[in-house]
Amino acid sequence: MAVTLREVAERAGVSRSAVSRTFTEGASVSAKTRRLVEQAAKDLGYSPNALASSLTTGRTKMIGLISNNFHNPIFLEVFDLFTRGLQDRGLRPLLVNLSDETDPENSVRMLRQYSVDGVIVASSTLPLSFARAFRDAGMPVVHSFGRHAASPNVHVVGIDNVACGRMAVRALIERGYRKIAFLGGPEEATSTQDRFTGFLNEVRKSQSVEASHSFAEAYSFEAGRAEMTRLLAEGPPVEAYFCGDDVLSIGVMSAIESHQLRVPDDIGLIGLNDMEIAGWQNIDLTTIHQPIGEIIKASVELITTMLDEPETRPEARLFPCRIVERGTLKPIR
Amino acid sequence: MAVTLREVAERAGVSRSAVSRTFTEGASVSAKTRRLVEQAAKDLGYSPNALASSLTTGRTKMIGLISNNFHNPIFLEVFDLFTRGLQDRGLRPLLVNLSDETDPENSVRMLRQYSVDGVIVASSTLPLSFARAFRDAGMPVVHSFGRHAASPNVHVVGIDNVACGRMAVRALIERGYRKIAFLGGPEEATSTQDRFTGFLNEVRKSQSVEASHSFAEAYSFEAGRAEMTRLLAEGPPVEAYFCGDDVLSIGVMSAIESHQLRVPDDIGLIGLNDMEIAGWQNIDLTTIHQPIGEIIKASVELITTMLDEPETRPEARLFPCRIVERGTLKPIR
DNA sequence: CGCCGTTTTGCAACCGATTGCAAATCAGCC
DNA sequence: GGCTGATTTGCAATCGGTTGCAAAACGGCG
Repeated sequence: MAVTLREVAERAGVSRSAVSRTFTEGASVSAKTRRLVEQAAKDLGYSPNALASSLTTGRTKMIGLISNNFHNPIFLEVFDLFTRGLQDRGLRPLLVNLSDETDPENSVRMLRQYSVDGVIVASSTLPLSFARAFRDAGMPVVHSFGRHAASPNVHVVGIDNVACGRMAVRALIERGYRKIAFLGGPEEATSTQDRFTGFLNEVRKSQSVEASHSFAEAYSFEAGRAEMTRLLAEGPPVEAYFCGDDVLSIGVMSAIESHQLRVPDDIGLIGLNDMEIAGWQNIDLTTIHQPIGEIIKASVELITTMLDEPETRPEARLFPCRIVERGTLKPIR
Repeated sequence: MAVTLREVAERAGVSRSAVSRTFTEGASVSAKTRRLVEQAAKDLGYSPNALASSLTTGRTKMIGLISNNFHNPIFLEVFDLFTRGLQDRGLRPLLVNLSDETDPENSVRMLRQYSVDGVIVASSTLPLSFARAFRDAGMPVVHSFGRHAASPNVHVVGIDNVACGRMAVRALIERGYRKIAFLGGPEEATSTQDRFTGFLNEVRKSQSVEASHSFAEAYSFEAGRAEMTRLLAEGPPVEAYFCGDDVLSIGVMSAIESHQLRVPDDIGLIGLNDMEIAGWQNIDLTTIHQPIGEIIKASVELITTMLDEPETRPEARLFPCRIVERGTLKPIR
């Protein structure tokens, strides 16, 4: 079915090496043979088999794109940007869905079998053991949306979740809220833990603030709604909630409204992510913007440099977040 | 870095063929050598290189997963289900983002280079020329969410959009609406065209109904909001709108609310897809449910059977849709 | 024209596997 | 133990490319 190197060589009347060389950057071919080969290749509709060449070159130009996050709408944008970013550099994403995988070894084996050149782990909820396992298997790894660490063992790109936690508290205080709460995502997610840490740090700085906290079971609408419903049943709500994520916030918002209370008049709400939906006029969620475009740009950049220099020492690139003022908090006094 | 067949063979004290055979289903190996090989493989942490073997077997077990739809939240679920479905059958999705690609030839070349075993085109807006180009290049193709045709030239899995158009009109009539409109997605999308066809068919059946139509520029919130804003500026709205898609509907809904009108009291709204967000209590969109789980299951099934019998004749599998009653239409009288 | 230094070329080995074929081994039976 | 037929094994070719190396061709110069 497919046209091979050999056929092109025969038609062009040159050796197979000559053909191979015309298709490899910077190889030594005369203008004449190049012309000959290109003509023959065009006639036959030839394009080199990337996998066959990977055998000798050791590069497949495939990158494992790994995630377990197929429910948060923001990840659609993440996949969009990643696939484009990789494609623009001639790389191909091999998508791996780790939603119900618990053993890193399985994934390692699979990625080995397909000899990907590198791995991007795009998740804030996947255990660190995955990224580490890939690195230990000798693959270049970038963990996007991962946890910041003083001396990370793989490249990490993301935001400073602790700083975000602090930022949220300051935003609430500035707007006059004094009884506030952290309503986080799953307690075992590092992003939740870090945001909570920042939240607590900042709360402790001011005596006048009264803080409480709880956790939803997932970063999802239903989990947010369920948790807020539970809180409302338990007793009177606080003045404002910092939610672990936008989609969680919207679930919380819906629980509040179902309870005949109003946002922001009765309860203030601030989310995190600034996903597209947060800006929809009928949602209009005040939130902390996470610069996913930059995060992904940096991730792709890091993975490509690692392809050339696999031994670069792991670094953490964190991008600043900012508050996006919308309609779920009262204005600054 | 990676362990190869040869090393395992040496350690086990057998030939390379023996090793290869222990890892291929149904090959002839004695229990003794199998034990030997398996032990050696385990010691060395060997797993066969899928790409190398693809050279001789002609199968990579990679499937091109192709889409240009990275903005509609429903596609996150689509990717989730596809990746799982493929993984469960030992296939690997190579994700291709065609968002700003217009020439099928580029994609064909790329998929050829990576010798994917088959291609799933997951899009309702991609021109038919893409699926056809892949087929002409000799790859098994399934077009999911594609257009129904009497004699399709590739497998098509999806819904009957014409029937959906009719269903929407009947739903509106049943609920007492008489002045209705179709507010479609991009006019060049086959899904839009078919839904509109169905809409018109059904409208023509009853004299008492007065219908109009217009098209948004994309299946997106902003496009829906913009189009509805334009309509409201132009003159009085009709009683109810059938929107081409849920996210479009939500944009429309927000425009209506921004105009101090209420849904469903002033204007009725019915969408299509039944994406998760449509069920959120603060959206609560009445819509036509598209069974994407079944569509994807059938798509994966079709592509796997095509791997064994590439010559099966193209068929169209269409799944029935149903109306999901929520809060944006008045109840049946 | 002959010499010398560069470029270009083809040969052949190799990347990591699979597989047809013939030789070797095994099991069963007399 | 020797014969026969069935299993198992290894050899070697192959899949579609790349690449080091030596030979061939080229270009410039005296």
